[in-house]
Amino acid sequence: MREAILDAAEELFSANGFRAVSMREIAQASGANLGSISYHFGSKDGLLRAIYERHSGPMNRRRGELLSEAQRIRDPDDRLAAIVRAFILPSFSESEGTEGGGARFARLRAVVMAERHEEAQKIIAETFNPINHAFIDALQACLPHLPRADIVWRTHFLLGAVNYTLINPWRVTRLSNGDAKGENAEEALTQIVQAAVAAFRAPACADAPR
Amino acid sequence: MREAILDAAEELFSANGFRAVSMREIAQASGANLGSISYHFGSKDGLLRAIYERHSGPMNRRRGELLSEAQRIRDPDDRLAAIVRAFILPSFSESEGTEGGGARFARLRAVVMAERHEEAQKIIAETFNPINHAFIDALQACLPHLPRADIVWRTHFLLGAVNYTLINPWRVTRLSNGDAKGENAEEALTQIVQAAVAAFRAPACADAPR
DNA sequence: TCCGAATTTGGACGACTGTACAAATGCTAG
DNA sequence: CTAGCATTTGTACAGTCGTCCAAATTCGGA
Repeated sequence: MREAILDAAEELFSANGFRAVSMREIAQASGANLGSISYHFGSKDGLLRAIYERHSGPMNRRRGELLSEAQRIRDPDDRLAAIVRAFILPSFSESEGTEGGGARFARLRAVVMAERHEEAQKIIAETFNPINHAFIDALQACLPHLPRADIVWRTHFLLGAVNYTLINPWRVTRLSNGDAKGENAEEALTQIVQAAVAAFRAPACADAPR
Repeated sequence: MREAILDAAEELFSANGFRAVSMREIAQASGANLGSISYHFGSKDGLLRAIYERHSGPMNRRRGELLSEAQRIRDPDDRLAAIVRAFILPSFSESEGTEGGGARFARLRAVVMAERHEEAQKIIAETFNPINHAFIDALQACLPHLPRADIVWRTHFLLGAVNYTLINPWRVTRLSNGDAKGENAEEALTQIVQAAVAAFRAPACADAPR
C-alpha cells in the first residue's frame, strides 16, 4: 500500500502542485485510507520527503553515470553537448529508478519549487547541490576561458528552460500553432540541447560590448 | 482602499503563490476588512483578474514601444540583442505602470503559472499571446533561415529562464558561492540576454548532426 | 493454532478556507 | 439638514483541510 500511496501522491503533486492536492484526494486515488497515509509518512511533508527519497538516489546515480560517460569524450565540442544532454536527460526520460517516470518526478520538482515550499526547498538543495556542482565543474573543463559565474548563470537558465517546458508542455505547441510539439520529449530534448550548447559557447559577459 | 488591497494581494501572491495566500491575510496586510475584498472584487479569482488588468495594459504598451524601437535598428545582430532585451526588460524593471514593480508582477505571473490555476492560465494566454507573436515575428525577421518552430522553442526557453530567475533569485547566488548575484536585476538581465542571443543564433535543429 | 506486531479503518478534532449578507458607517449632491 | 448611494464592518455559514486516535483487522512466525 505504501508504494501505491507514493505513486498516487507523486502523480497528483506533479499534475496539480503540493498545496492544491489534499490528503483525501491522495487516499482516494491510491485506494488507501486517510489514516494509513499518516501512519506511513507521519505528515504531508513527510509524504513529500518520502517521494524525494525514493527518487533522488537512483536519479543522481543515473546522472553521475551519464556525466562520467560524457566526460570521456575527447573533442571538447562533442563533450559539451554530451554533458548538457546528460544534465537534463533524466528529466525527460519516462522510465527511471523505481518505476515509470523520471519526467513525472522532474515535473513534480519544478512545480513544488515554484510553490516556494520551505521543506521542499531544503530537500532539493540537499539532494541536488552536489551533483549540480559536479556538472558545473565538467562544463568549466570544456570552457576554461569562461568565468565560473557565467557558467552558473547558464546552467541556471538551462534548468529554468527545462522546468518551464515540463510545467507547460502545451504552451509551445499552442504558441506555434501545432508546428512544434511541446509534449514530445524527444523534440524538446534536442531543441533544448541545441539552444543550451550555443548559449554556453557564447563569450563571457564581461567581454561583451555594452 | 481598492488600491491598497490590490497592492497587498500582489505582494503576497508574488511572494507565496495564489493558493497559499488567504483572503484574510490580504485583508490584514492591506488594513481592509475581509468583506471589502468581496465587495470590490467579488471573489478571489476576481481579485487576481483585477491585478492582471491593472498591469497588462501598461506592460504590453511598454513592451510594444521597446519592440518597435528595437526593430528600427539596422544591423541584424544588434537588432536581435535589442529585441531580446525588449522582450524581458519589463520583467526586471522595478517601476512600471501603476506603481513600483514590473518585477513583482512578473514574479506573480511566474508563480501563478506554475500553480496551473485555470483562471490564471486563461488570463495569461489572452493577455500575452498577441504580443508574444509580435516578438516571434520580429525575431523571425532577424533570423530568416531559422524555422519558426525553432524560434518558438527558443523564446519559450527564454521565458523559462526569466521565470526561474524571478522565482528563485537566490539560487544562482548560492550555487556560485556568492560569485554571481541572482538578486541583482542588472546582472541577471545582461547574463540572460548574452545567453539568449547566442541560443537564437544557433543553427536550426533539423540541420544539426545527431 | 494462537499470539503479537503491523497495518487499516472510520470517525472526530479544531483550525482554516472562500463566500454571503444584514447592519452600520461615510460621504456627497440637492 | 437630509436623502441616497458607496463603502466598510462584523459575523455567520457550509466546507475542506491536516492531524490524531481507539478500535478493528490482517498477517507472519512460533
